[in-house]
Parts: sequence; structure tokens; C-alpha cells
Amino acid sequence: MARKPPTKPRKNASQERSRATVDALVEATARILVKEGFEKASTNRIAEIAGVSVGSLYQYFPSKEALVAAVIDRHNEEIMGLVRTALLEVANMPIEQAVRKLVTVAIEAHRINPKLHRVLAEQIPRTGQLKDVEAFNREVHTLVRTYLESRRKEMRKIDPGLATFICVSTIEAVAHNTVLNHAEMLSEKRVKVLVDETTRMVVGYLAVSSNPELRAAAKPAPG
Amino acid sequence: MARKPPTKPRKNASQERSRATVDALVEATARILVKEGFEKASTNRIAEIAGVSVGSLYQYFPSKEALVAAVIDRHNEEIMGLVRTALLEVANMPIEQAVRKLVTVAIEAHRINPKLHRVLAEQIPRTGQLKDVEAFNREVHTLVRTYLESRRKEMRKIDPGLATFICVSTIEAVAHNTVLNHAEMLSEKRVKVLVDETTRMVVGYLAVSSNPELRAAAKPAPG
Amino acid sequence: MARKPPTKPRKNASQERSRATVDALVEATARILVKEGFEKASTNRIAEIAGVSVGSLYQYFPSKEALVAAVIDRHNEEIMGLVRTALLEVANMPIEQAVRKLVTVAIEAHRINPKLHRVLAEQIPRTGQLKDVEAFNREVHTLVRTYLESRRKEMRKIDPGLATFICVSTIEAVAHNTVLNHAEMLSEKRVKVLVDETTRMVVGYLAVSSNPELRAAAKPAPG
Amino acid sequence: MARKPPTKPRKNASQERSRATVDALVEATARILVKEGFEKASTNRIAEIAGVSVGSLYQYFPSKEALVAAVIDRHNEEIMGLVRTALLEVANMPIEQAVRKLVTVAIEAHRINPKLHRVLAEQIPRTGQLKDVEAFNREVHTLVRTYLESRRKEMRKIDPGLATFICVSTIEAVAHNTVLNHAEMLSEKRVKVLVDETTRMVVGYLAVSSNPELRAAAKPAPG
DNA sequence: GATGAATGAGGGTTCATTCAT
DNA sequence: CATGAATGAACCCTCATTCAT
Repeated sequence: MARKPPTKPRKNASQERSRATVDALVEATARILVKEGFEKASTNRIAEIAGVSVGSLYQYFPSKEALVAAVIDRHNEEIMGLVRTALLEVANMPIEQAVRKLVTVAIEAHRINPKLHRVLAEQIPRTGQLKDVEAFNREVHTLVRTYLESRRKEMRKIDPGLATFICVSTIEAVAHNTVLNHAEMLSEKRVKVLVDETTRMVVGYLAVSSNPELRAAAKPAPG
Repeated sequence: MARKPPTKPRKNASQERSRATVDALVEATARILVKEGFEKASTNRIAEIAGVSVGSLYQYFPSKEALVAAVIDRHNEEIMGLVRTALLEVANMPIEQAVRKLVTVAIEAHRINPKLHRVLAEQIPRTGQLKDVEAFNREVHTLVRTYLESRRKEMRKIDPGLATFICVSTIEAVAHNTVLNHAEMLSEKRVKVLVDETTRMVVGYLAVSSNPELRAAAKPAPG
Repeated sequence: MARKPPTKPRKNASQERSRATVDALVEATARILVKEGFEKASTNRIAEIAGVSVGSLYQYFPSKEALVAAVIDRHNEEIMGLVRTALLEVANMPIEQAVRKLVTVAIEAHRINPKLHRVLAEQIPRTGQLKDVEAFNREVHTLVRTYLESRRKEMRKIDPGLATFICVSTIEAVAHNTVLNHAEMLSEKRVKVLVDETTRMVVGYLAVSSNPELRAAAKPAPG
Repeated sequence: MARKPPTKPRKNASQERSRATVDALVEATARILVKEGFEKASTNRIAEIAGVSVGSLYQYFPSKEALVAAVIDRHNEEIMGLVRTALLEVANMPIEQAVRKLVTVAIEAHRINPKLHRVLAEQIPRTGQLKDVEAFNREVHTLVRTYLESRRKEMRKIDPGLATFICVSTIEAVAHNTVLNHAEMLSEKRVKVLVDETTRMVVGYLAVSSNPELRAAAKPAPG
């Protein structure tokens, strides 16, 4: 693999002026990404839209990648804001209520900036920022897992890591696919049904079940 | 949006000589994608690896995009081969068995060429081939939906479209995330557990349930 | 200067089959030139339109240039056909009638295929075929000069070469500019005026003049 | 017709540094055109000769065409400089003197850079810059026509547009053909004869004539 | 710090021409 | 002779990055 360009912001951007420049750059990048796609997002163009010189861009971001990474981070941070809050609120809720909340929040999170989300998902070749995305995923995983472990009593006996993995994957996938490929489901009514169904699935999976059929279902046919 | 480059193969490539060239090109592209990433996959390099001149590349593919699209198509076709077969086999199976089969096949499909799958998912900016991918998704959706409708009697009363959407999303997400991010789960033993769990979840969701709790779970708290 | 590609047709094309192929190629070239411009006239495309393989093209024309040269030659030959005929007819006419005829024919000649004429004039970078064009010019010059010399008695005493040069340039320029840039002058009525005027100019120039003013005009102010 | 590349310079190039670069590029282009022909004038080569990087070339010219257009414009501007000046000087001159001046200037103008003029005329496929050339032609036409109209009293009764067209075409053609194809006529002596003759022709055409023969010449034989 | 002119490697693509079949 | 697949030099152009001012 070729040497990858650096990816971390060059300074803490604590000074107010710097801060404004950095923000303008990230914002400009996001805007171009959304409005014109990744291909059109050249550093010169970004600087221009941000009202800043290319030189300044490189003062704050060591590479184009770092800039894109910042956009991704910012987007993820917005999502994480919702998710963290939700998980705090959820801490003392019973599973069913909690899952419903999480499903709802997942969809909301994907709706924060769906166009940006799509571009990020479809057009951005990931090279260096995988780590950031993974960190993000890990945090979600940890938070959810912690919650699930705290609710062990209401649940079947499952490996908590596995359960977390399956539930998070499921919820994320439903939210993602809905927002990106089935916008028609986002009407208030239909979204409610979607949330109901997804919740039912996840809760049905996690919760202890008195249905012998279901218990059997989880085991392969003997032999 | 700027005009996108053409994407369809230029000739039917029926002659054997041509066919060989086309294959070599697609194969070379896939190999470079896997071994060196999207960035290194320049047309000149692809042609070189394919043992062919750039001119020949453009004789058969009108653009670099078309070539990548061909790789994607080929990969999807391999996946669809498995999936179609599985769905044929599944036609007369009861839900539990069928879902287990589909989950298994989904994981197998993602393991056909996981590295390529990852590159395709993470590094390739989707531009023109969205249609192909959507067609692929639609086919899967249709096949699954048809199966589910044929099994209506064993299922809860759910909107079949919605059910299909949720199940397909779930299974795909689990398979995708497992293969790409949790290769450690692919040991024979652990994969079995994973399949069991996923199956349990989906079947629990689809099948009629005698558990009143679960039935309640799907409805929001009154008021 | 770099070595220029060969330009002469490869064979005399005496066989009928060959002749047909050659014609098809020249015709196809002319058609593409007119309909799509020089840039689109690739040898592969020409061969395709001619219903022949590229290989065959190169059987008869050693280079693309040779093909274009052939088109130019054919076009010039058509023009020369008119001009030669006109000059034969003109041989025994008095100057005024003769010039009128030549002006008329010049315009007619430019109207044979004005679109091709324009492309030839505007879009074709001349490299090798200058010789052909010069030969064409020389022939016209010679024919006209011969005529003028035969009419010496009706003319002022002028250097025949110079007179030929001026008259041919003038007539050619008027015809060329009219057809290419002032198509609106080609209505029957207006063209008549144009021919009248041009004829008047040329004849006034050639013929002996009884006007002392004019005679004076030709001499610079003494000192 | 395919979309044509842009043709206007990219920046105003007001800064001195930029200005120098732009000049170097135009100059290099002209030089290569003259010394090696259009075919050899690749953007990379032009930049190299200009002592500048290709990138800089594209900073100031959006396409190769734009660069060539700039060369053409510059050349036309030099010509127009002479022509405009001449027409100012000519404003109060009688026709004979004026025409002589214009003929002289036309030849001078073509001698400014005859090699460039030839390349421009023979090798450059006109694509986008037709408008510029037409504008140039229109300006000449307008200036000359204005002069002629101011001299109406000394002239025959002719449609001024037509007269302008014929005179301009004639003078331009003579100058063009002389400089490009009959350099041997450019010796001081011979050029004088050429100017005399051309002047005689044009003046004889424009001026009122007492020669009944000539007046008759302009009319077709009755019936 | 900020600026933006300059850089140049490298990318995608074309097309005249060749030659094995 | 005809075919058309193959060739590859060369072209135009972009854009992340640098650095003198």
C-alpha cells in the first residue's frame, strides 16, 4: 500500500479566527459534496467556496483526505449526539421501550442530512478515515452493549456481544436503507409502522419468549 | 450534475478472441482493485495487467467506469447465482428452514470474494452503476417476497413488502458486517451460532407467535 | 519538419471492384466531413460508413491524409470541370462576355457543394496536399492567362501574369466570400447584381479605357 | 455537433506576474505554430517553450483552443491596428488616394507575420473562434463602408454594402495571395506595380466613369 | 499567517496504423 | 484481398500540494 496522506487537523483551532476558518472549510466541503458530488470537490474549489485561499486550507488540514475526514467526523458526531442522548434516556427503560427509542433515533439520525449521508456512503472512497468510522461503530456498540447487559434479567440468555452486533446491524440497516432507498416510507404514518415492525423484531429476538416454537427455531434440526 | 461517462460494454464480444480479452480485462480490474485499491486502478495499469493494450480496453469498455461496473456486475452475478439457487431450493421449505438457508447463503455469498466485496463497498464511488445495483436489490427483494407470500399461512399478518424489506435488510446487514468487520466470527462453530441467532430473530419476527407479550411489543404503549 | 505520411493512392484502382471501394471511401469521407466535421472523421469511422474494413481503407489509401487529399482532389476536379468547360466556351468571346461567364462559373463552382467547400476551407489542416491545391491554382491561372493573352488587342497594356493574378484572385474571392459568408446574396436577382458589379470591375480594369481620370488613377501622384 | 471547449481566457490576468505568464504562453504558441506547425503545438510543448508548467497554461486558458484563439486575436489586433489607423488617415482623402492607402496597408498587414498568417489560414481548424474572425471582418467592413458613404459624391451610384463587399474582398484577396503565394512580388519595385494595378481596378470600379463602354459593361446584353 | 500563482505527475481517452487470421 | 482486433504513442487536461511574496 502506498503511503497515505496525513489525516489529522493541524492545530487545535482554539483561536477564534482559526476556528471560523476551519468551520468554513468543513462547511464548504460538506456543501460541495452534497451539491456537486465528490468529484467536483477539489481543494481549490473548497477553499474558494469557503472564502479562503488554498494556502489557508493547508494551514489547517494537511490533506484533502483530512478535510473529508473532518466532514465525516462532524456528521458522525451529530449522529452520535442523538445516539448518546438516546442511550442516556433509555438507560432505565424496559427493553421494548428502549428498542423503540433506538430504532426511532436511528432513523432520525439518518435523516439529519440524508444527502450528505448518501454521498458519504456512496461516493467517498474510504482510505484513511476507516479508523474514524470504526471508532464510531465501536462507541455505538459499547453503549448498546452496556445497556443490554444492564437489562440481562429481561432477556434470553445470549452472548451480549453477539446480541449487540445483531441488533445494531439490524437497526442500522433498516434505518439506512429506509432513508436512502425508501424515502416514501418516511411519511409519519408509514414510519410508525416501520418502527413498530422493527421494534417487534428486535424485541422478539432479545426478550425471553414463552413460545416453544420459537425456542425450537433457534436450534438446527437435530442431526 | 455533469454528464456521466457511458457504462455499457461496447460490443457483444461474441468472438472468442474478444471474449478472452474482455475477461482478462475484468479479471485484471478485479485483481488490482483487491490488491492495490481503487486509486491504483488506472486504465493503463489495468490494461497492462490484463496483458492487453489500453486501446483494446477502450475497444470493449467505453470508460473506466464501465469496466468497474462490469466487475461489480460479475460479482453481483456470482452472488445472485447462489441466492437464486437457494431460493429455488427453499421454495418448498417451511419458514424456519428457509430463513436458515437464506442466512447461510447470505454469509456464503459475502465470502465469495470478501476483499473484492469490501473494495466495492468502501472504495468505489458509485456513479453510473447505481442502476445495476438497484436492479440487483430489486431482484433479491422480488424473489424473497414471492417466497414469503407463498408461505403466508405460516406467518403473521404483515405487509409482505415491508416484511421483505426488513428481513432482507437484516440478513444482508448481518452477513455484510460479519464478513467485513468480524472475520473472527467465521469459524465453523461461531458462524453456526450466528446463523442460529439471526435465523431465530427473523423467524421469530415472521412466524405467528403464541406469546402475547410479543404481540404487545409491536404496538406502542397506548396513548 | 517531421516526416509526412504518404499521400498518393496506392493503386490505380482500375479493377471495377477496387474502383467501387475507393469511391465508397472517398464518398464516405466527404459525407462525414460535411455532416460531422473533420474531428469526427476517423479512419475507422470512415471505413464503417463506407461499409468496408479499416484494413481495406489502407489497401487503397496509405494514410488518412491521402484520403482527405482525394476528397479535395475530387472536389477540385468538379470545380475544374466547370472552369475548363467555361474557358473553352469563352475562348472566342469578347472580354466583357468572357469575364461575366467566368464570374458566373466561379460562383456556380463554389455552389457545387458549399458545405464541403467550407469544411475544406475552414476545418482541414493542410499539410501534404498543398501541392495539389497549388497545382489546381496553377492550372486555373494558366488557362485564364492563355485566354487573356489571346485577347491582348482588346486590353490595356498590362503584364499578363499580373493581370491574371489580380483577376483570378478577385473573382475567386468574391465567389468564395459570397457563397460562404453571404448566402443571402445568392437569390437569382441579387446574384445577377453581384455578377454585374464584379464583371464591371474586372472588365473596367482590363479593357482599354478612354477615361483619362482612370488612366491617371493608376499612377501615383508624381513625387 | 459536439460541445465545444471553452474559449475565453480564464482570468483577467491583471497582476503583473500573471500577465507575464499569459504573454509567454501566447508567444510560445505563436512561435511553435510558425516553426513547427499546428500539429506539433501540444499543450505540454507550448507550456515547455513558454517556460511554464502545463498547469499554469490551464490556469489562464481553459483549453488549447482558447490559446490558439488568443494567438489569432492578437494577430488580428495587430492587423486591425494598422487598418484602423489607415482608415482614420484616409477619412479626408479622395478615393484614389484612399484606395491606394488601403491596398498598401492590406499588404503591409499581411506582412506583419506572414508565416503566422499562413499557419493561421491553412493549418488551424476553425472551431470556436469563428465568431472572433467574423467580428474582425465585420469591423473592417463597417469602417470601409463608412468611408465609402462619406465619399458618395465622387462615386457611381452603387449599393454601398455591395461595393464594400467587393472592394474589401478584392483587396484582401490580392494582399493575401501575394504575401502567401507570390513573395517574389514583394520587392519594392514590383509591389509598387501591384499596388498601382489593384488601386486602378478598385478606383475604376468605384469612381464615376465617363467611358460609355464601361457603363455598358455592367449591363447584361439586352434580352 | 495568508495568499494564490505555479507545479507536474499522472489520469482517461483517442485514433492512425498494423498484421494475424 | 478482406477483416477487425490489437496496438501504443500521444494528447488534453485535472488537481493536490507547495512556496515565494
